[in-house]
Amino acid sequence: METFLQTIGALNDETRLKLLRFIDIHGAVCVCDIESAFDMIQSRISRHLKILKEAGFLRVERKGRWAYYSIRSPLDAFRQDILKEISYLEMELPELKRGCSV
Amino acid sequence: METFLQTIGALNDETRLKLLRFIDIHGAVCVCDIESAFDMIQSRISRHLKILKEAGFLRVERKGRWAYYSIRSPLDAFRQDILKEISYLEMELPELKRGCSV
DNA sequence: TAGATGTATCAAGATATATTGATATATTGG
DNA sequence: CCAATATATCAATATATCTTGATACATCTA
Repeated sequence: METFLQTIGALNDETRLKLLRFIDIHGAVCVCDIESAFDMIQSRISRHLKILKEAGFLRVERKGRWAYYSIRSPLDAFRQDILKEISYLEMELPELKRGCSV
Repeated sequence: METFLQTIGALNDETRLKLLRFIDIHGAVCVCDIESAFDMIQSRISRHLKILKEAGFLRVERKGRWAYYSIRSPLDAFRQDILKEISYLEMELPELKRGCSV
């Protein structure tokens, strides 16, 4: 019950749906990539990514100073269904621009 | 997007998950049945049922002074998946007691 | 090692959602 | 018609969540 509510709660936000779809499309991206693509401050992005990670949708891999987020794999059937459902949604997504200054 | 968020938002509440599962198990129940089974005031129940109905999970059929709520049929694949997922959850549900005074 | 960069976390205020109690509406039976 | 019953809605309050700006932490590089 608690886990389910956490999963659902993570989806209950337009920003997070866009982030999830963005990462689903582009694969591993770091926070500053998202920061460049979306017009959002970094703390906000970090927070949403954390929520999606703790809800089981994302994994994070640290490489040096970067944190690369991608869709967790393997993903259980229910979360896969959800990702598919999200892929059907009409949403405006920004282009990916690699935003890190290095 | 809006519809999806409405669907997800309807699920983002423990009370509504219990109501949904309760109705899934027992079929058509009226508000006072729920009022008797769950220990909740009527306005609260009405509100939650409305949210579940507007999110596409429930239908309501009026018979005289009663409003019978049941799982909407037909139900699209995604909402069916969700109901199935909810059926796996551990939750404490009250017994059904027909609570209308007539 | 110091400064710069990338990310995470926290506190405060803003916004959204839930709960309650009161009241409105509709239907039935006397 | 009137009173009782069933349900819906509303306003006020309580609670939870989101956003922002500040700051902490870690890593790299000069």
